[in-house]
Amino acid sequence: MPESGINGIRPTIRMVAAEAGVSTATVSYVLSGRRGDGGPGVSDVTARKVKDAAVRLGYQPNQAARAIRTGRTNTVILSLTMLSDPWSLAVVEAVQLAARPLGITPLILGDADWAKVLQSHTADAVFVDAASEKDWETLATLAARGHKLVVFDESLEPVGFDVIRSGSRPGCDLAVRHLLRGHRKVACLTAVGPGGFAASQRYRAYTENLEAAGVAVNPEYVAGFERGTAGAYAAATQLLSLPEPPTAIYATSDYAAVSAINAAQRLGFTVGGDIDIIGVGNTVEGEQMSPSLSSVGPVDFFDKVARLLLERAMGPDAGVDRPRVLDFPWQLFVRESAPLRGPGTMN
Amino acid sequence: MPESGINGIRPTIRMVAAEAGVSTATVSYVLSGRRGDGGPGVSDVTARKVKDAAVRLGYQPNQAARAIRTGRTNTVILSLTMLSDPWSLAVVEAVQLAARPLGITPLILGDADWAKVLQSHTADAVFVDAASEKDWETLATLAARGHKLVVFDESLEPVGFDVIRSGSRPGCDLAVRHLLRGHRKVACLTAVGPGGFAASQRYRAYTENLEAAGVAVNPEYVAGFERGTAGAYAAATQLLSLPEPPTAIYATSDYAAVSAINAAQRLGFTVGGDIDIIGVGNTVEGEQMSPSLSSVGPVDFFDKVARLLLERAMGPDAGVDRPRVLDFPWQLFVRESAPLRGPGTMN
DNA sequence: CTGTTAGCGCGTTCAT
DNA sequence: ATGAACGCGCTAACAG
Repeated sequence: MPESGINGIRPTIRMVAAEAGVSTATVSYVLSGRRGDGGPGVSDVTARKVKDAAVRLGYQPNQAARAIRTGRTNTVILSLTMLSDPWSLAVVEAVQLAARPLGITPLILGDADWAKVLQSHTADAVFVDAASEKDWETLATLAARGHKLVVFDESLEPVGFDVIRSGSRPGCDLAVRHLLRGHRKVACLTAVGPGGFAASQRYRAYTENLEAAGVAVNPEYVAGFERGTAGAYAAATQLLSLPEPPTAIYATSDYAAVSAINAAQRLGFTVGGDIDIIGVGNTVEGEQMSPSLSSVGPVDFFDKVARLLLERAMGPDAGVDRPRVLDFPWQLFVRESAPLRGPGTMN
Repeated sequence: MPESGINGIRPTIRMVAAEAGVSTATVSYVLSGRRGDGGPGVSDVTARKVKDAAVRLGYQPNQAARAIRTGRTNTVILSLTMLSDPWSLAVVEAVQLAARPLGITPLILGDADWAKVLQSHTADAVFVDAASEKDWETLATLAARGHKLVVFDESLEPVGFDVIRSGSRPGCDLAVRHLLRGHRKVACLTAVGPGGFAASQRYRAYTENLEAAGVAVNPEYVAGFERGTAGAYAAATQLLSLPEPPTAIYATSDYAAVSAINAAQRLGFTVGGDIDIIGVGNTVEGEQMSPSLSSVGPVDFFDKVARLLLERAMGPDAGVDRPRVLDFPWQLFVRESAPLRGPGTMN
């Protein structure tokens, strides 16, 4: 007999049945609120007895046992690689808000090993950010196994799982062109992953729009950084300390832009005056800071993500029949850090 | 038959047994690596057959079913109220690092409803931050039910669960006294909870040490704020915009201190020169920023927390027999934002 | 209409 | 190396 401690301590449905003087079936029907619907009716008197007994013993159904029968865990998993990113926190918040009234608990998986965890652990639906091409097969396999996945990726093709695309590329175009209206000395501040940043769509929006506008890309104005906020701050400082500093900075994420604003202010620049800074993602943090951050981002993104995830979680247990692709139109949010400028205002 | 989809799709131990031509018991022994130890011996040939079959079918044991028998989920839960706080992220990181080699998955609970979730969901151990007096009974009940809890709280008494105390008070004393060596115009920047901040030990370290040093507490120098980083930034800005601004700021958390540094720099102050700023918590973020943040904090905190949590998770299933109290000595970390000063340097 | 019996669905584990 | 029981909660089918 394993864990006699728990056994001796945690009340089971059988104990409740004994305490109430009824069968376990009756207890199950009463406590899962399913009497009348499909199952047999239970008199109010009996229901009372059962509920009282349950309270007296402090009974709570064992979710693991329930899951084995029903296939539901009342749980969704959020696999988030950059927990510190405001973007991740926004996802968490939106999902929590939507999940609570449904009795569903969002659990966050902090590292990126969703592939391993999902092999054995089970949730009613799973949100995966930062998937990439190479994960395609893994995702397809998991989906075929009955996992309901909602994957955030710009280019993945859905196969038994849903894909959410932020459509960031046109949005980034908006951001760069916004700066190009009034500037020619436009710098780019971007995070470098393991594979460099040349391939990133967010970076290419920079080079391609500059070229399209007849502005040569100055290598000195391209600042890649690693290691989060600190790195972004350092890279921005370096940009602004150039003999001929840029008059505008296109940051490929809001958090990089925030760091750039801090760096600029520290160096005595007036953001939105001497220097314009724009971000990507349109996070609340950027919106609330001072000066408020101009940015581009999808509209109503997080709520819709949460809605889709929970719809899947509550939906039929059979695999996702018609996988969906959610594509978000991006919009330019002009705020203080990079106001609207006429052509030739600065250069 | 519920969820025929999953049933039809996800291979079970019985399918593996059939495929390998052995019994489910044998499969179980082989795949859980328990042959020889307690379980019966299984020949290498059979073991091979089983493993091959498992791979062929892509079998993965169902954790829910396993949990129902063994009482273990190979999971720990981290209940963290302030997900955006660097402190929380440090906890996550330390636990992830320690858990991975043990085959344990840390799951993060983002909102504060651990009480509800733990009623039904089960984990091998649970870390709870931001508990308070009023949670004492809930915690004790959960512990009595067999939950293994590690609770972070300054004053809670352990009853069947472990308590981690950061012993922040003496640390805060160090911080305030550090500033008082060279300053008399010392301000306090602190978050206000629902119950105000007067009761907070971190705040009282401010008032009491000022009084002890014969410095009157100037109400104008006490800045409470709400709503995270943005609020801290605003409150710090207000402090520094006073007709007679303070020459030093004691922030009751590192993230407030970071905001204060940003605000000060924006206003043209030289941090560590015109104005000294010290934080509480000694986070990596503060250490890595520029100027580096002076702070006070416990030594080796996160690793030890992770160690205790996982020790409990791996430990016997019977409730925690001898609950432990982990008390961390705090230390002063003098860095650039508030260097060591002799008496009377500034006032 | 009310309640129970019996058996399901897992992986684990003890006798055989 | 195995059959069968076990732990849990759920639920179809049956009995009163």
